[in-house]
Amino acid sequence: MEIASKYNPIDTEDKWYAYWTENGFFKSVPDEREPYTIVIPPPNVTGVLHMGHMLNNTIQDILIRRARMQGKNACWVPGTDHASIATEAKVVERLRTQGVEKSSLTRDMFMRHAWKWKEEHGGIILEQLKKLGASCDWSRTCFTMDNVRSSSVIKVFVDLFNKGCIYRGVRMVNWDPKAQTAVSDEEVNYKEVQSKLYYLKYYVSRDDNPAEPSGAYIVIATTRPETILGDTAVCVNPNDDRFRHLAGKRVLVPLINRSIPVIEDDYVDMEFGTGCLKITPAHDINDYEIGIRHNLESIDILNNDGTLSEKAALFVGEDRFAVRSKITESLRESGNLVKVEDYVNKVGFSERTDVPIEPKLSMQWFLKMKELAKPALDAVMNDEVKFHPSNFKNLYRHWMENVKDWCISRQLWWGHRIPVYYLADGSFVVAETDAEAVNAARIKTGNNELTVADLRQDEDVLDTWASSWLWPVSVFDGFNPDNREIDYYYPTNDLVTAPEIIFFWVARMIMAGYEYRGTFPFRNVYFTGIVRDEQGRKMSKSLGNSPDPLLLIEQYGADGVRVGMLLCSPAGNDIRYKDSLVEQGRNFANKIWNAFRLVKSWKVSNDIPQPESSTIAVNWFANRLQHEMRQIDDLFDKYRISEALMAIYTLFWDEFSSWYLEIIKPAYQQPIDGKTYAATTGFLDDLLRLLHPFMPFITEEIWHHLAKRKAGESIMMSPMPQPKPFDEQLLQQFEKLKEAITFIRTIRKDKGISFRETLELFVLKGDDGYNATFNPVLEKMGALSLITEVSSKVENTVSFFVKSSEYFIPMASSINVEEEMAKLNAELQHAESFLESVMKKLNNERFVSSAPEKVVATERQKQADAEAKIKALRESIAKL
RNA sequence: GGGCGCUUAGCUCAGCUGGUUCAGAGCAUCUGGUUUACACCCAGAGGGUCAGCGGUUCGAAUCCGUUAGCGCCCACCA
Repeated sequence: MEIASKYNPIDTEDKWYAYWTENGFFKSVPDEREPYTIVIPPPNVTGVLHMGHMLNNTIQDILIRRARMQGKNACWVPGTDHASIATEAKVVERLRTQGVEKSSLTRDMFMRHAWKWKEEHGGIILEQLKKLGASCDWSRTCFTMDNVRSSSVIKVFVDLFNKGCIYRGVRMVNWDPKAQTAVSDEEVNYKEVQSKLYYLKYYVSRDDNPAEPSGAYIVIATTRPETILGDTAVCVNPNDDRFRHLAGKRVLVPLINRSIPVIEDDYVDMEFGTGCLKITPAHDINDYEIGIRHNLESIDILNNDGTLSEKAALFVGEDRFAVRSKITESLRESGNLVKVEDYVNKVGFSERTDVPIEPKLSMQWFLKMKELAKPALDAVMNDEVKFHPSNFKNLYRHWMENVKDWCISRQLWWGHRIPVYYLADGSFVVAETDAEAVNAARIKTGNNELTVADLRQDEDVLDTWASSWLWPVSVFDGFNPDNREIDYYYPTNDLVTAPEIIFFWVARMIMAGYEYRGTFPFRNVYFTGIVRDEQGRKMSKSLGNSPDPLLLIEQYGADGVRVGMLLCSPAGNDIRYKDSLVEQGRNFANKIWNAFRLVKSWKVSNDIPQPESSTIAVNWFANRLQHEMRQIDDLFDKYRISEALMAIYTLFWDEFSSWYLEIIKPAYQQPIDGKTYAATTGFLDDLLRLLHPFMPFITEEIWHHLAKRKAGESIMMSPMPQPKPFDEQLLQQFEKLKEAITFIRTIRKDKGISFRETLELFVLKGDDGYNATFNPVLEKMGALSLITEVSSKVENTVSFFVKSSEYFIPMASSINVEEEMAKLNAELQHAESFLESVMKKLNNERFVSSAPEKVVATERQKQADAEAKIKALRESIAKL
C-alpha cells in the first residue's frame, strides 16, 4: 500500500466524524459508571463560529475525550442560547430590509418571524463545531427557549417571586434606544469618545418674578446640551464661596425660560468645569440621586427610541443627536452659548446594538441577589468550586461582596415572557400558566367569574441570563422532581468559559446551583483567554482581523488547528493568534503521519535476533513513556492542558521520533526483528491514545491503519494507558548517553566530518557520565567503529566531558592546537568559577550548619565533579 | 478615583512550598545537510544582571518593601 508522504486531513476528518456519530460514541445515558459531565457554554443562536469558540470548545473536547477514554461515562451537552437582544435585533433588521417595521406587527406575528429565523440560522454554529471534532452528545441538544428550558425559567421566576426575592420598581436603568429595552450594567461598554464641553449661560431669575431674568447669570458646563430641556435644578457645592450669593435663588433654563432652583450638594466637584452643575434627574444616574435627595421633579424628555418627547417642549420627535447640534445653534443665537471646548469623555454603549446608552427611569423587575450570593461566594472561596487559574477568585469575591440587584426584565418580545398577570385594578398575580393565573386571580379577588380575558400578561421578557444561569440544571430537566438524569449527571465536572462572563454567567450559575440543587453546578471552572490578533487586538468583526475558522480547518486540518490554538494558551492567558501556530499544529500532524509511515514500511522478520541497541532503546522508551504519562496526568490534574500537550508533543517528536525510531531503524531495505517491531507498534498505539483527545482525527486514522480493527472499534472508545512505575535512574543515564552522542555530532560538524565516515572513540571513565551497557546505541548513533575504554588520556584527539567521564576522538588530520587550547581554557575557566561559587557556599559555616543535609551533599558532589574535571582539563592542556 | 494582576531569550510564555528541574520550553534566528519516514524535515549553535533599587536569609527569578512601565476589572466628573 502506498501511503502519501503528506498527511491530508480533508480525506479523513469527515469520514471519522460520521463513523463516530453513526456508532453513537458521543451518546451518554446514565449507568453504573462514574459520570463526567460538561455543559457547553451555549453560543448565541445567531452566532457563527469564531476563534474564541474554537479554543473554548477544543479544550472541552479534550477534557471530555480524555474522560471517556478513562472509562467514565462522558457526557457533553450542547445547545444554543436564544440571546434575546442580539437575536431580536437581527430579526428586526431582517424585517426592515423586507420593508416591515416591528411596530407594525403584533407580538405573535413577530414571534413567528423570529422562530423562523431561528430555524434557519440556529443550527449553523453547532454544525461548525462538528468540523472541529466536538464530541457532544447531539441527541441532547438544548435551546434556552425550548419547552423544558422555558418552563424551567418560568418555574424559577414564580418560585423566587413567592420567596419574596423578586420585586418591581422604578429605577434608573441603562436604556438601549435602538433595541428599545433596558440592559444590565454588564451589557454596557464604556468607550472614550471625542466630544465637546458646552459652556452655557443660565440667567438668574428676578427675585420678584421668577419667570423674568435679572441681569446676572451663571455658566454651567455640559456635554449634553440637549438635556437642558429636562433640567430641574442647578447645583453648586455648598463650600464654594463663588456661588454663595446664589443660595436660594432660581435660574432660567435657556430657550424655554423655565425657572428652576439653585441647590447645594457635596457631589459637585468645585474644580471641574465652572463648578456649576445642571441637574437632569431623568437622564443621569447621579442627577437622579441628587434629585431624590433634594426632592426634585423628573422631566423625562426622551421617547423610548431616543427622540425628544412632548415634555421637552422643543425639537419634539427629533433624535437626541440631531437635537444636540440644533440646540447648540439655538443657544448660540440666543446668546446663551459662551464657548465650546474639545473634550474626551467616556460614554456607555450598548454591547448588543453599539448605540449610546441613555440612563432612563423605568418600571422594571428586579431579583434580590444578596442572599443568593452568599453560598456562591463561599463555594468559590473555599475551593468547593475551583477556579483555574485561581487568581480569578479575587475578582469574583469583589463582585459578589458588592453584588447589586439584578434587573431581569427586558422590553423585548424574543424571550421568556414574564409570568405576571395584571388585573384591571393594576394588582397582579404570578403564575406558571394562564390557567393557574386565572385561578390565582379568582382566589385573590374572590370573583369566580374571572377569565383569562380579564388578565393582561406583562409585556416584558426576561433577561437572557435568567435562562442561562439555570443551564447546568435545566439541560437535565432538573426542575422536574424525581428525575434520574439530574441525579446522575449533576453536579457537572468542568466548565470552560471566558473570564468576561464570570459575573453574567458563572457566578449566577453557582447561585442557582445552590438555590435549586443545594450544591455547586460544577467542580472546576477553566477560564480561557481572549484570542487576539498578532498586534494584541481583540478579534472582532468590525476590525476584520479574525480568520475564518472553517477556512483554517480546511487549510490546516482540525487537528492542526486544535493543536495550534492550544499550544500557547495556558489557562487565563490571552493568546495571540498567528498562522504560524496552526502551521505548527499541521506540521506536528504530518510528523505523526510520517513516523507511522516509517513503522508501517518495515518488513518484519521473526528469524533475526533483536539487535542489542534495540533492546536498550525499547527498554529506555518504555520507561520514558511511563515517566511522561505520569507527567501528563499531573498536568491534567492541574488543568495545565497546553503544557500537557507540549509534553506529548516533545515526547512524540523528540524522544520517540528523533531518538527511539532512529536507534531501532533497520538499515536500508533490511527487515526489522519481530520483537522490536511489536514493541514499537505498542508504543505507537500508546502514543496515539495519549494524543487522541488533542488530535482526534489523525489518531483514529492511524490507529485503524496500525492493526486490523473490528467493525465499530474506535480509538476514542479504547482505554487511556495508565502510568506504571518506571526506572528513574535509567532515564537519567540515558540522558547522559544522549549528551555524549550530541557532543560527537557537534565535533563532526565542527570538523566537517561526514556522518558516513565512522569514527573511533576512547573513553576515560569517571564516576558518572559513561555507561558501557549503552555502547551499542552509542556506536550506532555516533557512527562509531570502535569504543575503547582507556585508563589515561589519548593523544591527538578532540575530547569532551560528560560529567566526570572524558571522551576522546582521534583525528586523522592534525589537531589545531591553538583552537583546542582555547576551547579547553574556556572550559577550564568555566569549571573554576563554578567551583569557586560552590566553595563559597561550602566554606560558609552557616550554610553547612543551617542548610538541609541533602543540599549540602549535592554541593559536595558538585565540588568533587568540578575538581575532577579541572584536574583532567589541566592535564589535557599540559599535554597540548 | 478604588481594586487586582503582570514585567524572565527577538516573540509567546513555564518556572508550584526559597536550595539539582534554576536560569527553562516552543517559535523565530544562524550554520550545516539529496543519511529514501517526514524540507510541513534532519543535525548543530548562539541568545537572558529573571524591569530598577533596597531588605529578609547561610542562600532570592522565587519572600517583603519601593520605583517605573504595562494590562485587566469596578466606579465614574458634568
